[in-house]
Formats: sequence, structure tokens, C-alpha cells
Amino acid sequence: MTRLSELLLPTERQPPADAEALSHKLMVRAGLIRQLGAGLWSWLPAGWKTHEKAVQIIREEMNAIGGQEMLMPVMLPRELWKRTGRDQIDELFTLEDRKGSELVLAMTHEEAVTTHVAQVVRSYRDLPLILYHFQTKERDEPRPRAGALRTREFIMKDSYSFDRDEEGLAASYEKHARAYDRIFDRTGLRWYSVESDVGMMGGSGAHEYMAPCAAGENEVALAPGYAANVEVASAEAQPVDLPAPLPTPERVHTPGATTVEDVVRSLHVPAGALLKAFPVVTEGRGLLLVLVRGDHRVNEIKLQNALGEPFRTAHEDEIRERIGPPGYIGPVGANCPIILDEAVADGGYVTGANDPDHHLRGVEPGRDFPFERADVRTVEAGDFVNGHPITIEPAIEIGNIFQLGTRYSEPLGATFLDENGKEQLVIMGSYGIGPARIVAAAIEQYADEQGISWPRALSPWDLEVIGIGKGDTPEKQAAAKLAADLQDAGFDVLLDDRDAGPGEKFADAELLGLPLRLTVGKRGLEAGSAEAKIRRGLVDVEDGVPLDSAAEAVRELWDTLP
RNA sequence: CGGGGCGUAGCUCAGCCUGGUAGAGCGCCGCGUUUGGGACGCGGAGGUCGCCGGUUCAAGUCCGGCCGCCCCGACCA
Repeated sequence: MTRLSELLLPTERQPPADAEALSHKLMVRAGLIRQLGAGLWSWLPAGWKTHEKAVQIIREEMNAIGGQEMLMPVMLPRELWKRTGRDQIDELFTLEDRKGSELVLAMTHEEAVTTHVAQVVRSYRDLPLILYHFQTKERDEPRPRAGALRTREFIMKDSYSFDRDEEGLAASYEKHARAYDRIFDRTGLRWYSVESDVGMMGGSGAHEYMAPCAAGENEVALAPGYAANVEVASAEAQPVDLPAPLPTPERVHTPGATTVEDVVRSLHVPAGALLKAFPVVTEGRGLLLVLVRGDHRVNEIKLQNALGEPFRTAHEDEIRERIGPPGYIGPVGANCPIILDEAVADGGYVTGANDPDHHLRGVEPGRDFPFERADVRTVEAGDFVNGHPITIEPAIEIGNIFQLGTRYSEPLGATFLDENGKEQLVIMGSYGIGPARIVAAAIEQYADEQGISWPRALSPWDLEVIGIGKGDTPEKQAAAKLAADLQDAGFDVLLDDRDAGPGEKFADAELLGLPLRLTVGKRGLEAGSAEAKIRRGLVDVEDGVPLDSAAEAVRELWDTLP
């Protein structure tokens, strides 16, 4: 049992002036976290309890799939990161020791864990392995924000799978996916798993676990049976009414109309009847002209994936020389390959004429210019997947799973001998979860006007007992006994034994947000019962709970709570 | 990295334009009254006004530099 009179729980009536996100405001107001610098936060006792609740759920489910918990250092020799090439990442903190030896602060632990596996694993008999730890990650984020949602230092559960082949990796990946399903279900969050970009981790497949909330930094496209990060989402575009076709492109005078909006206004056609030209340059293919519908946006991640290599936007002189005057460029007559987005249906479009102050109308892909097809646009709310319109929601990334392949085993020499005595590279996966984000997302999803409303799996204590009155009143004595009884019955109890007024106690209880609140007052004491209020929705339990058999009554009530 | 904003008591802020004894509310400490939704009275503690420099008889206030923090965007294994 924890007595509030002895607990460091600095609640604030007003949110910090610089807080924007709901979870940021409430975590500070409720006394869960305090800031020391940009992206640097301390967890106060109550906050740390919630963090550890999330950690324990994760630990249990990782152990259940055969994960072996260990611990690796935060400070690592830079040499390992040079081998994988990741020492050039901007977010990596670097330092030197007194001898001038180069060190880095781990932003993840692929290098460290793979080094151990390279040293220790010799035979196919040593595989498969799942290793994990909860350890601090350090990232020099360009912009930390929103309290605990994006910090420069945070604890992550990162696990790594080591298999002898792709089949083994698929099995380890699937184990993690199922463990993650159970973990996020147990937290009480609203969440979903989405397809994601593999990013600079490389590898062959990835999913992200997303918790929808207003403060989320990611956008997720959703339809029945479909969920994907907008970075990689594909959908069928909403149709657009095209003007009647023309036998051949027709030149029109459009003075000063260098943007889609200008052309729409000048020619009285819908934006979707335009083709927007996006000239890019890649190392392998040189200049390329990417075309998407005028009402669509190029998705740079999808474009990079479609090209199979990084690109940059073309410089003005490159555009002038090979295509036309910026503002009026189009595919007809362009001296470079053309990539046409899949959402561009057959028909006649308005494009730049590659001539100042002119456009062409009635331009038909194929008839008037050659092209390659690719899906390179950003999906929009209302597009269709399997006939259902999609919605787009902001969400916070709470976990991810990656198939890494040999991205790390190769540079770090993690190999084993197979049955034939032949040396093979270990096939890896990596899997992260941020407990702090789970906590913050739970606050974002369930908080109301009065404050936090914890799902019971994450609540710092199970329930709060309040004794009305100041000094040694009979109500407070009864409350203390009730709290002790419930603690003995296996509940983790917070007792508000402070000499404060009832209003202050209620307000603090609602701010802190434990799932259940029991109040012992004069009236209830005479009737032999404590009042019970469920935090979610602030619902009063009829007749409260009897003081002489509180444990059974609370147990019954507890099982009904969210 | 681009744009914007802020830094004065534990918290939220006023004071700066127009230089002249550092303020309010909440919180905190003491005493008393009060006791079912952040009560009231009286008394009190608490400040290198982010830092450095300049102008001035005099700087929280004007000028310059620096540092820190927040927001939007870019970025984000």
C-alpha cells in the first residue's frame, strides 16, 4: 500500500506553458514525469510504476515466445558502427574517452548483439535464438517533442532473432507478430498493425504497431481488412471527370499559370484532369520525369522504392536543358524517361507544353508520350481498397518488427556452419517496443476533462482509497483499514490519507486516473459501505462496496473494468 | 536545417512600448476557523528578472552577443 501523504506526487493545477500534446500536459500535471532538458525527462515514482507495468507485460510475452532477456551497454565502441556504416547517421551521439578512443551511444543494439552472436554462435545447432533487453537508447533527434512521445533518451525493448535461413526468419517474425498482438491487447490500448517502409534498416519486410491518437506523428490509412502507413499505402484513386478527348493535343495560352491552381482557374478543368510533372535525378538512371494527377501528391518514399534507388529533385538547369521551362514542363517532347502514376486513367489530360505560358490539352499517355507505370502517389482519404473508402488517422508508433536478413550479420561476420560444414550467414530480424510511448498513448486515448483514465493493465496502482476529513477521523481510520484489507487481498492500493479537503482529494484522484476510487465518508461509514466510482466515464457504482466484505466485492467489480 | 514564439517566485503570468524601491493568482510555512468537489481569515517565507557585455546618474525594461526551451515545417534506425 502506498500512502499519498508520503508519496512524491507533485500534481499541478495548471499545465506547463510550453506543453501542447494532451499526454504531455497530463503527465506533468499528474506528477508522472518532469523535464530536465529538450527531450530529456525523468520519471517520477508514479510515472515509473506505469512504465514498469508496460515493461512487465512485454517481458512476459517475450519470454513466452522463448526470448532470452539480457543487457548490453549503452556506450559502445565506434568501430562496430563503422563496420555497418551506421556511424555516419546524424542522430548518433558520439564521444571519446580520455585516451581518445571513439565511442558511440547506442540508438539501437544491432551492432552489439550481432557481435556477440558472431563470437558465440558456431553451429546450426546453436540456432534459432531470440535475444532481447530493455535498455536506454540515445538519439540526437532534430526535434524532440510532446513530452514522452519523442525524446532523445528513452528505454526500448529491442529483441533480435537469429535464424539459419529465411524460413526460420519467417517463423521468428511470426512469433514476434503474435507476441506483439498479445502485448498490445493486454495494455488495453486501441492499436493496429500496419505495413511500413523498411527505411534505412534495410531488409525485406516490416510492420509497425500504431496507436491512434491526436498527438500521433504518423498517418495511417485504414479500410476494412486494410491498414498501412501512409508512407507506403496503396489504394484505388477516386475517379475524376476528364474533358472530352481530342484527336491530337491542342496548345493553349496560359500566361503566368505555373501552378495547378492557376491552370485549373484558367482552363476551367478539375485539378485531377491535369498531369503534374516532378523531375528527379537518380544515380543509376539520370533524369526522369514523374507524372501524377494534378490533385495528387508524389509520395517520395514510394517513389524511391519504385525506383529502387535514392533520388533528388532535378536542378533548374537540368530541367531547362532536357525538358522545358520550369512551370510549364510536360511529357510531350521531354528528353528523358517518363514514369506515370498508376492512378492516371486513360484519357486526355492537361500538361505543360514545354513552352513558356503555354499548356497542352487532350494529351493522352501512350499516344502522345511513352511511359513506365509505377505507384508513386500518396493515398488520400476517400480512395478505395477492395471497394471500401479509406480513412486516414494520426497515430503514434508504439512498436515495429523488421526482417533484417544479413544486413548486420555480413559486416559483423555472424556466421555458422551448416550440416555440410559449410559457412552460412545468420539471418536476422529486429523488433522494438517503446514502453514510454505505450504509457503516453494510453493517456492520449482515454483521458477526459478531469484527467487521465488508465486502462487497468497500465495504472500505477489498481485503485485509490480516500478517507474524508482531516486528522484522525473515524472515516480516515476506516479508509486505512479498507486499504489494508484490499492490499492483503492482492490489490495494489493508493491511500489518500492527506489532511486535505474532499474537493482536492477528488480532483487529484481524477487527475491521476486510477481505474477505481473508493471513498469512505460519514454517511457511508454509518451504512457500512464505501462509495465506489469507476474512473472511465466517472460512473458511480450503486450501493458502493460493503466494508466488511470489500475484497470480494472489489474483485467482482475489478473484473468488469476496462 | 528553415520559419515563428518564449525565458521574471515551485506553477501560470503581469511589469518592458514610455528606464527610477520586483508584482498578482495559485502553491508553500505558522496560527485559527472550516470539512463531501480544489474553503476562509491573519501572519510569513520565497527572486543572481536565462547568461555575458554595452548605453545610462540609474537597466527586468534600451542595444549587442550568447545560451536554453517550445511550436510549425524538413528530418526521424
